Amino acid sequence: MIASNQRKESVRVAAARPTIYDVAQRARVSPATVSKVLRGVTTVSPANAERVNEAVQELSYRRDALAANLRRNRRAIVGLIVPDFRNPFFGALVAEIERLAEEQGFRLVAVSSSESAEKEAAQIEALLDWRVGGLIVIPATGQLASAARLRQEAMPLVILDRVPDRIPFDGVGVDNAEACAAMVRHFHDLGHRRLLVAASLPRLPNMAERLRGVAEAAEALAQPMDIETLFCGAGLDSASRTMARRFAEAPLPTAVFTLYIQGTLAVLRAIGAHDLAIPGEISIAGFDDFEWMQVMHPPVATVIQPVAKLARAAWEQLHLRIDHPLEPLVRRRLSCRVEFRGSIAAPRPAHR
Amino acid sequence: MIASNQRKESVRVAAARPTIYDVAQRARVSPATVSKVLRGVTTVSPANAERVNEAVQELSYRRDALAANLRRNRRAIVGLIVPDFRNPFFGALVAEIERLAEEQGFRLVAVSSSESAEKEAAQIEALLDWRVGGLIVIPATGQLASAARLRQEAMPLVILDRVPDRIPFDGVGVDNAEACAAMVRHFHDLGHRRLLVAASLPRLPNMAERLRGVAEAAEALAQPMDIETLFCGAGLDSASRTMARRFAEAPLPTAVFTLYIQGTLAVLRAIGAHDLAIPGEISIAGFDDFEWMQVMHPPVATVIQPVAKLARAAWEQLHLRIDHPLEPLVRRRLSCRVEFRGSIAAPRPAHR
DNA sequence: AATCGCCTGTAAACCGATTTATTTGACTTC
DNA sequence: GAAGTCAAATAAATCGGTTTACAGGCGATT
Repeated sequence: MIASNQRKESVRVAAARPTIYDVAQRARVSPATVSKVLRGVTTVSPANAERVNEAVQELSYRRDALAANLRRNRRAIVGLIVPDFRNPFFGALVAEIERLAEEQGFRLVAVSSSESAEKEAAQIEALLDWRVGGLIVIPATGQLASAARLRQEAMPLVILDRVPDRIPFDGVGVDNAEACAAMVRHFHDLGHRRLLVAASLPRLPNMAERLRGVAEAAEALAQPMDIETLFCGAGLDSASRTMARRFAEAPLPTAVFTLYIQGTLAVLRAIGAHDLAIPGEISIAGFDDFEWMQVMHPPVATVIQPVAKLARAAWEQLHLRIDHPLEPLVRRRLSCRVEFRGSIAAPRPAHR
Repeated sequence: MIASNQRKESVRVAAARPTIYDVAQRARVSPATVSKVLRGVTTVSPANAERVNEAVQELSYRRDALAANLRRNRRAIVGLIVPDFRNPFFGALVAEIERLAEEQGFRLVAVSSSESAEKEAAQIEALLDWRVGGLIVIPATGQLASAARLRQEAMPLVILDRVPDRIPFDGVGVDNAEACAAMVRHFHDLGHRRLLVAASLPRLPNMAERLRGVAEAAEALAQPMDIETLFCGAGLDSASRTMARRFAEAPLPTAVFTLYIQGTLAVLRAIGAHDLAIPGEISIAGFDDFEWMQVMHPPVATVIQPVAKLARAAWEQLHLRIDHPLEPLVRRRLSCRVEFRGSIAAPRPAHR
């Protein structure tokens, strides 16, 4: 009946998984018909479809997800490259995108670049080897070194969070400039005139945007404000060192706005070391909302990125791009919520 | 020359990736020889190996990782199931295991169970569909519902972190009881006589062990100690509610030992709400080391799990199990470092 | 009744590698 | 010089599905 590819039942061990050939045999149809039923192709008689479904049940057959995609040159896998799994902001993105991808029958393979461009390139190569159907990348640097390679492979790709200005891929991020501007205006309106802004690295697009937002807001303020920008590096160690050095000098700012999590941790450490009162002697605000910020005493004001919406926007854009490779590029910017908490207050008159 | 499986060059588009057939043709050898060279099999003449490597270079050929594993029924993929990507403790485990697996030529597919046994079972089924070569699971509950299914598939599996007592799989975790006992003794020796211990759910094996460590230490103390155990649930919301309820009642403990991160956050929130001084009015200690704990003022004492060592132990055990399915089961317990920080002090005399 | 088109169903090719079984050829040995 | 040995090379089968191309059956149209 079934000539080629036929299994020799004699050598099958009990534990081996059934294949479509087993299902076909049991349902007394051809493997091609089984395949059709499994893929939901309608050109199958109801009677046959029924028998196939029964056989699937009885054998508790499950399709080999990889073999099923072998013949097309793109698999139902999407890759996600994050800079660091230990950052809960990225963790939340991973969790959310995984959920969404799964709903559409895609498997998410999340890998990390460890904030290194070389590792990122290697991960991209590895994912290309797995013939992923698409990629979501939070670039380690502003430039995405493998851009040319990815275009050559015509790989559907969405850049998330750190979206460079000119790059021929879809991008999803937040309105960094707007959020930071709002925070600066708030400091100004409370009477702060000396603000320290801590960024990680100027080459990260989102950092650049946040700094731009700070600068633009500063120019439009009613009263002039002295804004000092400090680049503290990506890691907590370097951020702590840089911040400690700054806090050893006078004059101290009346407020600090840290544009990334390690900066926020570093400034808290420095403030602790100098035994300054928050917000009495110094006000602080951070970026991204972590649970511990709300249990601090006082709670730390921050810019809250809409994580779930970011994840959804990135996934939907990728899904669209996979189905329609030739549509024009899309840039999406979601807006943040700026939450003013107890860590911000008017500066003491003495400090004015 | 090559009869079956031969590509028709005419229909090849430029962007398509080269296959071993392309490499074979260019190197003027058979695809089987190319395969041998790629896998490092030595029964190839140096001259041929050289030509194959050249051809690989010239075509910039990369092997299809999935197709390469198609013929064996286990792929060079290992799955990792974590309860929650947003917890940096799990995030660090993911990052570390990914790195180790990659070194050995395995791809890690990390997925989350969202702390739900049903989701966990579904994820396990999905990973089985991908014919993963092995699994590392941090179970959502104490029981690992799919245990029978996994044994039936003879799936190499290592249980990590939350290791049940009797389960027929390898297990890697920390010495929870010992670490907790040390912390309890420390509280005792400082003079604390009323300790609140906050756990998430009694059914989690690691929680049970931690509680057992607390109880055993308590019995062996020189002076009797009043130990109150509070189950606060897994999420931050439920933990906060339960903790707030407890703090509304007298008498308050002189010290709190929280056995999981959400508990620590919850107790910090409750202490903030009641405006208690740490460690003046109440001492606290937590479990797991997060960066923010050290920048708190005072820094939060905690039990530090050796994350990197845990990851390495789990990976090495899995790798071993993949190669030797029949070796006897292994249980590994790594010891924690108990770090006494500024959040612990002797209780005020009035509270004694 | 013959022709046409449509709908089902299936054999066989295919995806890109690995693996088995066989062939080839160089080199010994008698 | 024939037979035997061994290593290297390769044709073909294989993994588990999808897809193509075609065959057969049926009803509608002429």
